[in-house]
Amino acid sequence: MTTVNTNFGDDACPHPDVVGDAKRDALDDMLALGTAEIFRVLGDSNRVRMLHLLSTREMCVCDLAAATGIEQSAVSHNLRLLRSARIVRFRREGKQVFYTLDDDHVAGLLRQGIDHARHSNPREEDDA
Amino acid sequence: MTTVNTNFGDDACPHPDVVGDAKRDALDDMLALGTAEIFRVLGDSNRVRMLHLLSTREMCVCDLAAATGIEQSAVSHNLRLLRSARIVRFRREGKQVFYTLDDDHVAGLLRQGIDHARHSNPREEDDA
DNA sequence: TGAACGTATGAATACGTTTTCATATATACA
DNA sequence: TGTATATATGAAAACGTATTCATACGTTCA
Repeated sequence: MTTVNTNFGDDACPHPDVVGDAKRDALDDMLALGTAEIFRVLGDSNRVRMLHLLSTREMCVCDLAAATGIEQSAVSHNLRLLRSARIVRFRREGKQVFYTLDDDHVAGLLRQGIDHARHSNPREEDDA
Repeated sequence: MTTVNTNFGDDACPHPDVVGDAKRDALDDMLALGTAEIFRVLGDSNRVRMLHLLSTREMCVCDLAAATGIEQSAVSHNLRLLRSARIVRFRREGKQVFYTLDDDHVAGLLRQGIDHARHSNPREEDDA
């Protein structure tokens, strides 16, 4: 039989060299997961709005809710996520808890993301 | 009666000045959505791995699948998402379609995201 | 034209996330 | 201690996303 497989070993696809190089350069799995994780945290418009505010001022939970129009409960849930990703700091003062964005790296990412959105074509996904 | 509401108008929360400032500085809704959108696209480890490879070389779909171990169909679906977000370019050559990361802004974001993941505490979220 | 290959896509399933509601916890103060 | 206020949280509901399977489409070549 020997069907017309003139070339490469088991690689069905025609570029074993590219595949080889790529495998060598590939991101470590844990690193890819960690990278996706930080982006996933930033990938929600409510969190973007909250973090944008928290990047330039300290705010308590109810101020955040009032300023953004997001329900207090949702704000709290989102802050918990941000806390567990270690990108906000918080301190209690009496009944209130004040939060700030506490990761310069993330602040930079956020700025760049906003900048990207600002300068990118508003028709972002209607030609799927 | 007049319950103990010694202070501010309708703002239940104690910092109307902060809330006012924050409202003024708040991100426009469309901008927040667009920002979250780009992060959401980057917030998946398979797409991170694909984009990392595509940021330094051109690859066809089946090479991508072979190099990453992601199913061809899943690769294709993800590429469609990346295409609709306009962050990859593609060209057909015969039966094959070659893709590249085609947005320096996004390449920068990706690099920063990877960098963040690399230098950040591996225990990212077990103290929720 | 038909077979083979590479890629794309609809639909179903499985899974994860966000929001809301109700309520718990923490603090302050009378 | 009891009440009011600020925040947190579990659980359900609502919603979105990823993966897989089957198959369609587009291209090449015999």
